[in-house]
Amino acid sequence: MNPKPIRVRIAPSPTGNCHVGTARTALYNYLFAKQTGGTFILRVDDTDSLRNTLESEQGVFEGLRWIGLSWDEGPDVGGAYGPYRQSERLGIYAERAHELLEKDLAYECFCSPEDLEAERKQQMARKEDPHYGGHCANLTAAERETLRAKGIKPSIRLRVRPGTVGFDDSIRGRVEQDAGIMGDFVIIKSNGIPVYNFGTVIDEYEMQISHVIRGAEHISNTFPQVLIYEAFGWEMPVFAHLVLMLNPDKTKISKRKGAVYLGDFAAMGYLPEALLNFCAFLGWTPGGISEEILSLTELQEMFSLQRCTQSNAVFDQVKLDWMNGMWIRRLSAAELTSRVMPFMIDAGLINVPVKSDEIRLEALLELIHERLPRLDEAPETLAYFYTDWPAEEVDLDLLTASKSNRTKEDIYSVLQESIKLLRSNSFTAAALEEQFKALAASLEWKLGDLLMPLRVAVTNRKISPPLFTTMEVLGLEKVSQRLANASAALLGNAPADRSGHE
RNA sequence: GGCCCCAUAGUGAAGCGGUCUAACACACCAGCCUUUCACGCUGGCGACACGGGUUCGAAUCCCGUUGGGGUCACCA
Repeated sequence: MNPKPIRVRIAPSPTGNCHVGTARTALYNYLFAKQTGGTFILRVDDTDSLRNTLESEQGVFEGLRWIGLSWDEGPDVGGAYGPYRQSERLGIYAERAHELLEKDLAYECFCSPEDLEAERKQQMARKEDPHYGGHCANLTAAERETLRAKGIKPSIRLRVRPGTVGFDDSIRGRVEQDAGIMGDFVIIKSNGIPVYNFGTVIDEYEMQISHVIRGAEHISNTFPQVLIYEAFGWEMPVFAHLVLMLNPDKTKISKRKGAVYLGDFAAMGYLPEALLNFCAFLGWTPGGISEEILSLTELQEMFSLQRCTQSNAVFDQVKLDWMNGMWIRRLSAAELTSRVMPFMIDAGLINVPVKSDEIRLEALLELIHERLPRLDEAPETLAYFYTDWPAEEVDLDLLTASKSNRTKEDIYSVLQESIKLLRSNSFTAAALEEQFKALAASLEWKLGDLLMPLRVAVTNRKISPPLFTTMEVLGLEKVSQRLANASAALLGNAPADRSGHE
């Protein structure tokens, strides 16, 4: 027999932003679908924000696209099982609820919020589990009419059967609970809008979803959902509940404790490829030893629900940084340049980029390509190529902090010596290296001792890309100016020259 | 608190009753490489939550305890 076609879905609320948790869940659904030749569906769960759905869903869509996921059916691309926004399916839910009403598997409830609240309080006071006691469970048609005539809009509740509710989770195995503790729950609110659990079940059924792959926070929602499937006599989809992503303090990942929206990660200079790769490993593992840097297509081949893990996973940004660096190194020079450009513009280092800006940036990035963990660090790291600084800002401590205890005078004279050297030959990294090595030898200094003050003079920091290539990219004039600037700074209250900057 | 889920080093995890004096990756430490940093390489640190069972044998199975998490609405 041929199994049902694989159809999976992601059902985000239109919050305006795409949450990493949503992205991770979407990823797993996507991988599962692609791997099995199935269909990946995007459905918008917008029953509580009927107003601004359209704009708010865009943020979610953009996030998913940014990270590289696309869907086969959805509100924007259409499909045979639409509409794909719950707000456009209200009629379907109402119809289904009426089926239940007719079969007496559900009933109308006229209790007011106040009544319910009072009942709940009493139960709590008696230390009972709060749940609906069934006040309206057996109203006659006449009684309902009277209530309705008073203008009271009823909600609709499902008659919950006694016994055990359960399902087989393909990640966790059998999960069960006593149905009695929930009470007859609402499926349609008095305003006619379905409650989440009801809308979800109807949609899974109508859209013929075969596997419901979602976060573990939905485990407890599954019990009432199972009851709804049963009431209709529908076959249930396969459930798979993914482990939660946690803050470092082990609480459920949250905005206050770190980045959670895809836009935040983008702004921090994370590559979508890296974030995707990282998320794939939070809750799933290929097993055994293997490469951890994997692309979407590679993940597609390896993924399996069976290898999803069962315990919640802390989102470790340090490892994300490492992975991001790995992905940055895989970028071509041109690709890196175009991804870094927005950060340069943001930082004000480049205005409206013209071709020459791109060429120069690409040359600069070549120097730091291997040492860049995040794109957003590029402007800071490259700043000294773009901006000069006055003598007062030269970091004298750095300049004179040699391991071999050179004096200020030593440093000064070496700087002077170096300035002379610069003009003597061709200004290439190779030539410079040769000259400075010779200088160090003649001075009987270790090369490192010579290069550190030069590095500080040229970049005003103690860490930089290899000095000679840095000098070459900077050019003779700039380098000379900066050495002069540093010399001036060394002379103490030295005046001022305007040689070091424009 | 009730219900549900989970429990291997700081973090992600391999392990599916013997091959475990327990992989691998990130982090951390040391060394090598090296003009600084980074990369790379080598080595190190560091874990089966606890207690009972079952078994010839348990990280692996069962029970309890403890701990962590999720969820308890006419929110989604």
